[in-house]
Amino acid sequence: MFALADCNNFFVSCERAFQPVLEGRPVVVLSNNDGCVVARSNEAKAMGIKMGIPFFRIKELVDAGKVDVRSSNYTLYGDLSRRVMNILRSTIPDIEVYSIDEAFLNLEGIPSEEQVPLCRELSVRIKKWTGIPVSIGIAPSKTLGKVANHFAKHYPGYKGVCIIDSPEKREKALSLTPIDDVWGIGWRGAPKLEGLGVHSALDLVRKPESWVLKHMHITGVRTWKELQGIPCIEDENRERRQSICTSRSFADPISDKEELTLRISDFAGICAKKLRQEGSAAGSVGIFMETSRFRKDLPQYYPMARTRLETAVNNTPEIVKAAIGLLDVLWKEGYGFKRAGVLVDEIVEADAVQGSLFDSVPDGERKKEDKVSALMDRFNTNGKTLLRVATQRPGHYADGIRREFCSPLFSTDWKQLLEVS
DNA sequence: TCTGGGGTCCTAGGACCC
DNA sequence: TCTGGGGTCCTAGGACCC
Repeated sequence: MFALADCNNFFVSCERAFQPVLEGRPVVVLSNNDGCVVARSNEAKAMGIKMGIPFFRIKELVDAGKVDVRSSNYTLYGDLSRRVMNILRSTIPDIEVYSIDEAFLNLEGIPSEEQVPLCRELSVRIKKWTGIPVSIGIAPSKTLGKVANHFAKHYPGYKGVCIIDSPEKREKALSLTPIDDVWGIGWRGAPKLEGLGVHSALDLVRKPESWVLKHMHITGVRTWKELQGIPCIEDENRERRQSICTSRSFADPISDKEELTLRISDFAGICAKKLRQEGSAAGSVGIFMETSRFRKDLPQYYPMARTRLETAVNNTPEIVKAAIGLLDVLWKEGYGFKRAGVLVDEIVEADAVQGSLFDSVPDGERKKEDKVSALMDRFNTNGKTLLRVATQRPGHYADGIRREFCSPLFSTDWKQLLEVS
């Protein structure tokens, strides 16, 4: 059996953990640049505020004092996430951290009658120790775990934990689950299935496999099997990620090449740092840039490019250099870029890099770049860029991101905590 | 005026091989 | 005049997740 532990309205709950005044109020948390709504309290959901809507559309409600708002504070959320995961891990060692607010727990070996009491205890402890409310769904597959979690979250009678452990419960739950609520069926797939007469998860399960394969391909068949309690979605957690992407939207569009060079250099530097943090190196570097797709009146341009490195590296100078080289290729005058990013690919273990016979960088030179990067990591802490290559910006990584409603770093910065208290 | 960021997997089609 | 068939690998783009 799997248990899916999912924090309720996670970003909002993190804000509430340190600001009890937000309890019981409609609260939303915004994306970077205060762009759109990425988390809502139950009260905000009840008001009909939709996930992902642009902030300016609900600004009136905020100005009228009907909704409280916070800019996203990922340092705070990351720290609380780590604490929640540690509590889960201390009881169930085999966990797959699926996202910042969710983890699958492998309940293998735990007697069936103990599973619900154990998960209830976990949920109570997490709330008590961190302030974060957590719901847990237990089932024989991850997709059914999602279904069970939904019931745990929305029906108070379950006291935060719901289990699907019999064919009867499974059928009942599936009949009550609209097809667009099924994990793996997105906003494009759902209307298509509705058109084919599939309205609930149970409708889908009752179709023959050949029908599912024809209309939904291999991924649909997996979902179909999972809904029957046959697990076939693999653990995505592995030794190392396959790609790392750093991208941002800009508060104002950038139409100056020098300015975009600074930003691309920053993104490349962050990618390189992430690689070093996990002992990885990348064999390929890519960049992309985008004009504002909401401005139909302006010319659009969404180029991307990628280049292979002679050998996998993780030092900042070489990755920045590759990224800037690509910008030279893609750059065109006359566009205002609203977003850009750097992506590193073909990731391998740094200690096991296969050198290239025709490498144009002498080995000693690369050792120097690696040393420089190690120094940068020592100096550039807490998001500050004190030591940088010449094309990077000085200052703080969050500079130039709009965060009008940001809460303090309650759990990681004692000075800010003192100021508040 | 103002619309996020970071991942994974799958597929179709082209390049290339014999 | 007549011009195959079967593979693999790679890439870009789409769909999905949070």
